[in-house]
Amino acid sequence: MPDQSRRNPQVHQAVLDATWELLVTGGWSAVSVDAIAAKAGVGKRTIYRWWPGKNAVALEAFLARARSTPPPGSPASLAETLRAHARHFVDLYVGTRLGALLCELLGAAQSDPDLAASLREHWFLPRREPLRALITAGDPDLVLDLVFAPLHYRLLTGHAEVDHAFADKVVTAALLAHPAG
Amino acid sequence: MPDQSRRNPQVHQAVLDATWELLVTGGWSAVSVDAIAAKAGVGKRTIYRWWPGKNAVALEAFLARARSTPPPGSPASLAETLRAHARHFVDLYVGTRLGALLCELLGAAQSDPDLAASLREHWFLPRREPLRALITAGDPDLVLDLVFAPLHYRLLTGHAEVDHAFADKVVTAALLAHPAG
Amino acid sequence: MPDQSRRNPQVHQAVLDATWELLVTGGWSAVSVDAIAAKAGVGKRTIYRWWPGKNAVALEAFLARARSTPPPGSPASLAETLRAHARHFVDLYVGTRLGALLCELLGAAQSDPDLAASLREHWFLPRREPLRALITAGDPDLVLDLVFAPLHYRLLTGHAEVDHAFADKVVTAALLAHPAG
Amino acid sequence: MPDQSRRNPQVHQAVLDATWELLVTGGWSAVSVDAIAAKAGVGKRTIYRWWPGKNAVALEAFLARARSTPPPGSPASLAETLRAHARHFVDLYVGTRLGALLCELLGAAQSDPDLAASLREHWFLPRREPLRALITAGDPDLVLDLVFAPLHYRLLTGHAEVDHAFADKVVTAALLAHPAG
DNA sequence: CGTTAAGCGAGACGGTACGTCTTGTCTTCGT
DNA sequence: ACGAAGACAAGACGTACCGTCTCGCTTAACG
Repeated sequence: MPDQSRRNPQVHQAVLDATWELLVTGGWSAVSVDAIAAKAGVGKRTIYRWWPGKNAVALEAFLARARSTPPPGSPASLAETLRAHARHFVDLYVGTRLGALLCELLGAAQSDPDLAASLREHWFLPRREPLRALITAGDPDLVLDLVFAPLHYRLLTGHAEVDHAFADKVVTAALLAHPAG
Repeated sequence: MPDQSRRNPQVHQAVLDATWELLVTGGWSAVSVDAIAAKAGVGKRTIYRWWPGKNAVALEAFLARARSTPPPGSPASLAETLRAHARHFVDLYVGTRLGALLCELLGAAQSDPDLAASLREHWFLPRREPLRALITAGDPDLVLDLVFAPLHYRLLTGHAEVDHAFADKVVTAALLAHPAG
Repeated sequence: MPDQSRRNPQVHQAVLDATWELLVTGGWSAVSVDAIAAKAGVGKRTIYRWWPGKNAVALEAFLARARSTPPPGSPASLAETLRAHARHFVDLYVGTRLGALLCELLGAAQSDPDLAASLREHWFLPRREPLRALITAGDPDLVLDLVFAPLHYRLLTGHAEVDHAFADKVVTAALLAHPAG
Repeated sequence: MPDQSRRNPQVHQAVLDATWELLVTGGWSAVSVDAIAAKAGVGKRTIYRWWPGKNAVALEAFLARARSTPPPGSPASLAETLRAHARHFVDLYVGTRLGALLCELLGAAQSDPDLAASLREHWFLPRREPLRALITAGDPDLVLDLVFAPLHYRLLTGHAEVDHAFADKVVTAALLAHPAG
């Protein structure tokens, strides 16, 4: 494993930018290690030195964009907080490149256990944990899944609309399953 | 577009069987049009004549297995029916080849709109519609998603257990969102 | 082998015409059994019933055109006759579809012994024999090759012009090798 | 167009060797880019990077063998030199793999203008030019064709023997067309 | 201050899969 | 029974991408 301290940050960023650019321009199918290297003006070797493959690069490009917009905290009440998060999810991921990329990553993760683990560790868990801490009664994981599963499910399958109204409904329903709700 | 009536049913079946065999043996990554053709003793041209690509073949192989085991109808009560379907989902798809394949297909569908549409049309909708008809009050789609989204979500992300207990919990929670529940 | 008497002459002709048409339109590379069958409105099976393959069809199409223009006999003198034949060769085969086809057939014959034999039997020998009979002294085959080999050679390799002047020169040179010349 | 200096000479040689091996073992019909790549332990892409197709590879394999045996120079007299070259041609190409390959290449060149040009440039012309320079009177091209056309013609059509006696005869005849002969 | 080890751009390489093409056989119909 | 239509097995074609590798060049750390 190479020495992190000698890493060229410009190269790092150029790779992520090129990946994002390719995603925006041509979708997931336009993303290949060759294409990223060419667009970033970088040797393929350099990419494979720092990432295991294009899935990992794409995940990092996704996280960089997703992380830059943290959900607005609202400690007032659990209901308010969940509703804010659910609506925020809708705004960020429905009908956007970011949402499509999330779906693609989740799709790619089905045949790439490392990507699946990274996705859980760096995306799902960090978003669940703060909310989980707010749910003191009942089954926190159940409540969170009742909120976020329907949003992701519709995003992935496209079988129905995902909008603020739907977000509100799933939050309401989830809270019914919460003893304190 | 070739004439369906001239299709050789043995070839049709051999392709689906070979695809399934490859899936069981080596997982999704072992499935390629070349491999299917070789294992089925079939020309690649024949596969491309009847299917647009390997995704479509795999979908049909999946549907053939999934269709052969219809969920047990239980018209007694909505709660009973939903619980039966949810538990049936767990039995069939959690920790099984069929479940892994469903995830792979959903994953592949993220970059293959045709596959996505076929999946909706031939798998999701046929399973939703009968249940939807039973839900006469409130928002049927919401209730169904509250049941099935968490099951699929956990299957896809693997962030938590999916078992009968969880199935029961999501059914119970979903019914709370149902006026008649 | 099927019964020749039951053969449909219209089909026979349609195949030859379609082959020639393809040759004229798109060159040798446009000729395939599928294309011939489609253009002739004929089943592939029918073609394979009466010919061993596309080379044989093309040979017959070639012979039909080549045969329809027999060289003008000139029994006056050997020199006159050879010159007439050589010039006739130039007129018919240099820079024409017929000449290109002859080259293609000779080319294909290098990997198709049956075609090579047919070409010898139905094209080369019938053209040599009448002339051979006129050469009563010396080595008739040598004289004929001294005339026709340079013409074919230049046609095949394209390394120099083939015109009436060249035809005359090779005839003159060949006759020097003829005792009676 | 790739950088010649970065070419791996071992790969270059392995491809030519594999091609020759296939030719010797199974004839021209056994030569395919797939087969060459497999036998040489080389990716197909590598072959297509350096050659336009299998014809070009086969030509180079042919030239490598043909070049390794230059005709013996004999500056004594034109007659001696031509006779030596003609007999040399017979020895090398009549009844040998090399001769069969030359015929195949000439055949393939009929539908491949690039191959035809390469064949002229790298094989026919280099063999003609030195001899051409020796023929100071008359029409050098005519004399050369009177010698080499009959040899090639019989090799291609197989309608008669090609041996030393025939080689001597065509040389004798050709020199009769030479003013200084 | 020079050496040396690494990062890096570039891209050749072996390999796998893709989707298309052609060949020659076989099957299904219609007539 | 012949013929049209075309499905079929086989396999070659030329391309794309993957992940490894080998070149030189630059650049940072260390002697």
